[in-house]
Amino acid sequence: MASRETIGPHPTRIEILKSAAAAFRRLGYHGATVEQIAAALHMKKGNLYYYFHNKEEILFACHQYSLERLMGLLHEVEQSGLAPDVKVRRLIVAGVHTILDELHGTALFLDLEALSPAHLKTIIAGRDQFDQGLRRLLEEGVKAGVFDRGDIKLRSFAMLGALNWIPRWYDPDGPATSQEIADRFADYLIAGLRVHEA
Amino acid sequence: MASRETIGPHPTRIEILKSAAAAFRRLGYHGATVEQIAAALHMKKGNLYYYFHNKEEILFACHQYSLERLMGLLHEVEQSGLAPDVKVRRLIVAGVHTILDELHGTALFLDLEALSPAHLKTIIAGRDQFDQGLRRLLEEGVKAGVFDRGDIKLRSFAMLGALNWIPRWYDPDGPATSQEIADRFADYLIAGLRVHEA
DNA sequence: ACGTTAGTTGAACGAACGTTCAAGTTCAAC
DNA sequence: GTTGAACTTGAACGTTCGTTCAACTAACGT
Repeated sequence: MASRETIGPHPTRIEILKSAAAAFRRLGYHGATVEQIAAALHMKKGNLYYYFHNKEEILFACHQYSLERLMGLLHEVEQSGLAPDVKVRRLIVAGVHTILDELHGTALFLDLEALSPAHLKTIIAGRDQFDQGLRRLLEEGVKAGVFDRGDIKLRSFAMLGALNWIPRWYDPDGPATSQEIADRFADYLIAGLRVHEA
Repeated sequence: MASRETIGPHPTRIEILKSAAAAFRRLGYHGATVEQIAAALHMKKGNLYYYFHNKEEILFACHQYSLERLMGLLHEVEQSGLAPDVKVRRLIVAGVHTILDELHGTALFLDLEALSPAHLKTIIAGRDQFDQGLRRLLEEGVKAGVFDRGDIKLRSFAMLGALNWIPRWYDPDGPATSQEIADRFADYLIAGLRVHEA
């Protein structure tokens, strides 16, 4: 007796999240309609309410999914025992791939302001955890002498901004593959961190 | 006989644009209502239609204003005759100040997808011009031997991403002033461009 | 064959919002 | 004081969209 409860997340739920994420990214939360999200899956809009209580819950689930994936990457890197600069490179490269290839650019772009206060609090907290994880890596690099001293917070914001902005210009059919973007971004963002000869 | 035509843009139009920009930034284009934009100015929503044909025209005007300001900075820098790395620093510092202090974080964040096809084309074209201006500065630096060879396009996207993301985390009452952000961002983003000893 | 459960549908609702407009107000010029 | 243009208002309209729900179908164990 394998019930839905024991067997894990409902496959249809995930399909809905994918469709919603794509719609939200293209049109924004308010710009995308429940009907569009459903139509992309050959469903009727009423049907989505069998799987979610309301539109906002769908948005929240999208946010959570993205955050979970990125936090997973962070923990992998943190426990890898690699050198600090290699850790940061791994995180950037894996992060770009996750955002572009798996989340299709929907990572952290979704409207926050449309979330309910409780959900917003949860997502902000998760985002802060990721930020602070990145900062720990940078501090590690500073202590190891490979990264320059300086405001870690602002540099981490700059790095996250560069990454989060990628979906705004990325074209899957364009000249740059996600692999190239990942590598060149890692090159550039890490080069700015390194100690430069006085 | 100073008519509205000869005296320049209507002051009320500008007030509306400011209010709209603030609302769009907080809530997104679809999330912000015409009534809210008007209420912030102690106006009734119907009144806005005396100054603009519709909501989309307001969004377009916001985009245009931001673009004009940033293009102005670009041209100033381009004609300054300074060294390439100093030019880039000037552009970053002035850009951060413009985005935070003058545009109040509304620069390039506004929804593009809500624009009409014709307006969208105009804004995209303007944005491309800015991108290409930045790339010209980078190429100049490469030719002068102060910037590292490498993919200029991707590095310019990384820089613009870092800058455009600032409004997402900036808190006017927070610890970092716009001056500090401008300086530290310039430090970091330019450090990653410089040639590093082989 | 029957019953149960899971999933789907179409129609309807109520609220919110962009837009219109005729009527109203203000005020400077004559 | 009258006129007329600039500007404002409140109410109304038409649409769209999120949400609900009772009825319907499909699949499957017994």
